[in-house]
Amino acid sequence: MPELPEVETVRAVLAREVIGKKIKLVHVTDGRAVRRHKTAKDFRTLLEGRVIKSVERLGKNIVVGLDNGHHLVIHLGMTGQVLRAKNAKEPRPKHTHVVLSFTTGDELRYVDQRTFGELYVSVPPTDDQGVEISKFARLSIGGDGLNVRRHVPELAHLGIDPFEDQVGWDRFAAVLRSRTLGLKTLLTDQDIMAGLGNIYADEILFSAGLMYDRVSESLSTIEIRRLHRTIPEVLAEAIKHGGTTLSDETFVNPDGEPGRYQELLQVHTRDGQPCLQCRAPVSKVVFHQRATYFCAKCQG
DNA sequence: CAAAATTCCTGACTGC
DNA sequence: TGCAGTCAGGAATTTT
Repeated sequence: MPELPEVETVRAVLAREVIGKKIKLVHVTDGRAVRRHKTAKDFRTLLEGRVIKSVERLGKNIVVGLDNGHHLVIHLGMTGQVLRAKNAKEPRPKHTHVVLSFTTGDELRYVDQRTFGELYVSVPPTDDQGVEISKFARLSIGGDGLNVRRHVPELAHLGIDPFEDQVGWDRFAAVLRSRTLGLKTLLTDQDIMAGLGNIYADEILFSAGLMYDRVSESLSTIEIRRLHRTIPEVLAEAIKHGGTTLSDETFVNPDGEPGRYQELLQVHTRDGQPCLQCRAPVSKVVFHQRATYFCAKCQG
């Protein structure tokens, strides 16, 4: 379930640990993790010998900038982990699908129990002179000057990233009013908002005092401004606490450390327990095939 | 065209 | 103890 705060937690560790390192060898032990490439060898060839120049994030994607202008994109799916290893002798965990070995002797392992996640190398499109063609998608929604969106066409479809895009409440209001979706469906649609998933949609809607099935176009200006303000507030708090590790313990950062935000969750996974604001029991329903937690009193 | 449903996957858990 | 059935959900794909 890694969402924006968990992905950002991983990104921050990687930015600290792998920038400047040169990829010596790539091992693909499960081709499904690199399924966008025709063969695993294509993926390996694009990475071996490259030096890592940057580690960015857009929505739930980790975007690793390489010294030739290409980008390694990592999406963790449901159960993906990026784990550091001091050397090749450290035993590889079960479900290790990809290993990047650096010339410094250490490794990054991509581990993913359910294989919903993936890695791929994005090659910027060029015109017939070999000049890179910039792609500006969704200028009407996204911010401007966003490097990743411009250079990685595979990610150009993503909607507003709450931290990467500078979108004011009025522009946010225009997005909400252009749709007739339930709020939770809208918040978790990556083409509209990039980075939110089931946990933080529930938490944000609770903090904003809004019901999950409110139709987006029905919100008042006050409600829209409250929601707009709440999104980065909740996410920033979760990032500060290293993300959320639920009882399945699948989320850990590259150093193997779990998050701490699960102790601060207001409604998610708390069904039957008293609401921390009004003491009424927290409710759970299935909404669009997804478990949804809420306080009927505080969000009514 | 938008919105809803289906599909992929593995391990934990439930009930018999 | 085993085993079939159910659940978890991000996002691409298919159906309505």
